[in-house]
Amino acid sequence: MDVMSSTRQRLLDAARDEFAAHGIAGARVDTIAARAGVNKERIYGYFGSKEKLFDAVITEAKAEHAKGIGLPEGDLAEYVGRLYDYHRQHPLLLRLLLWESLHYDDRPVPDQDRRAQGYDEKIAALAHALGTDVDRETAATLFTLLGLAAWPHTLPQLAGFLMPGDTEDRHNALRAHTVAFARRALEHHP
Amino acid sequence: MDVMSSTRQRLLDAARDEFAAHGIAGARVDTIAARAGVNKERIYGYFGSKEKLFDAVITEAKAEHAKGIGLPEGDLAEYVGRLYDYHRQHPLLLRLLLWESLHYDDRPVPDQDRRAQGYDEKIAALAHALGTDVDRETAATLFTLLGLAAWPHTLPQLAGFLMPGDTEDRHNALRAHTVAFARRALEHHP
DNA sequence: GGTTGACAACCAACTGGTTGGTTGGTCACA
DNA sequence: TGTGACCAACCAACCAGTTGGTTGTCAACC
Repeated sequence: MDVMSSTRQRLLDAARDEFAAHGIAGARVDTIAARAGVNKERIYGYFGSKEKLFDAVITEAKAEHAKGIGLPEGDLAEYVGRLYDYHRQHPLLLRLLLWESLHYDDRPVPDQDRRAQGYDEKIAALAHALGTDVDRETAATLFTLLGLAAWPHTLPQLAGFLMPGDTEDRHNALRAHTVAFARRALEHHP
Repeated sequence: MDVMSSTRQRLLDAARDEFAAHGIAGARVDTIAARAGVNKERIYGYFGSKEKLFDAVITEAKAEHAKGIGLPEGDLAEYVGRLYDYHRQHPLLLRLLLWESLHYDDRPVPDQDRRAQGYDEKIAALAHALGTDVDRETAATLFTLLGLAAWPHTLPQLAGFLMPGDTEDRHNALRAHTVAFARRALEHHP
């Protein structure tokens, strides 16, 4: 338990766990308040609604994510490996993104502009590393690399089913396979 | 509206839409019954519970999916393209899989054995097309190819954000990019 | 220094609409 | 007459959000 953190931050922490576990519809505001050790009314005082609390959680998680992994530069295949490791060590972020994606479907997510910031920089760095222009093709490449790294954590049951056995072994194998796959595609980039 | 279909089947159809749209926790059994045009009690008579109805929906959707797209043979990059098109034309399946994956987290999904059937065949076909053995590496390759095709439909908002503009154009570009990416990785397979 | 008032953080208790699931019975048909 | 499909009405638990009030803090004022 956090010895000294603000009520607001404890709500955010508790909400992250609850939303990552059960999604927007499945999360219970009473549970969040109880786990934060504060009264439920504080959620509405600080955030306004369950859904706005979710948005605040996502925004925070994405900011941490952007800080946690750097830009795509140098060995791009290893960048994919770093992304893979990040998702392995911080599984909540991807779960939050998936809940959000399913929830908003093809409607734009709130806060889109503010969450944009990091990506221009990433596309530019990737274009530099590839020796290409900053164009749609490079954006598509970035998107695909993000997907390669995230996919094994997106449908882990399917992975566990196609590659039975110990979870740790499977992850090691999948990481190596994913990095090698990305390397082959990137090395022969036109 | 289906002019002649059994009550059970109409419940399954209505449930597929509802679950794909809102997930297990977000779906409403009253809505499902109303859209099927039957009494809610029928859900419990036929399926037993909301969650068992969800399982029935998923099982049916996966069976259709397996039938709808063939085996990975011939041009494997085009197999990825076919998968991409399938997800574009039948977006409900992937949404159902994602809801299920998030719901069961790392617990095994029910019915695992019965849903297994198709995959052995797919791995064997892929091994044959690649000229490799039926081993974990081939399973990992299949898993990655499935992911490449599914990823743009998994986080469509991120795609729309990285590649702004018309949805149709973006899909055409992403499909071509994904197929080309897969081709480069597969052509230089060790 | 002590009193007062304003304000923000917080909480226990409440509310009323919603929800998954059940019950008792009608109807058609064998 | 018995049986299975079906339904209207019901129910108790649940849930997001609200309300009225308590407490602690801090500054203004005498």
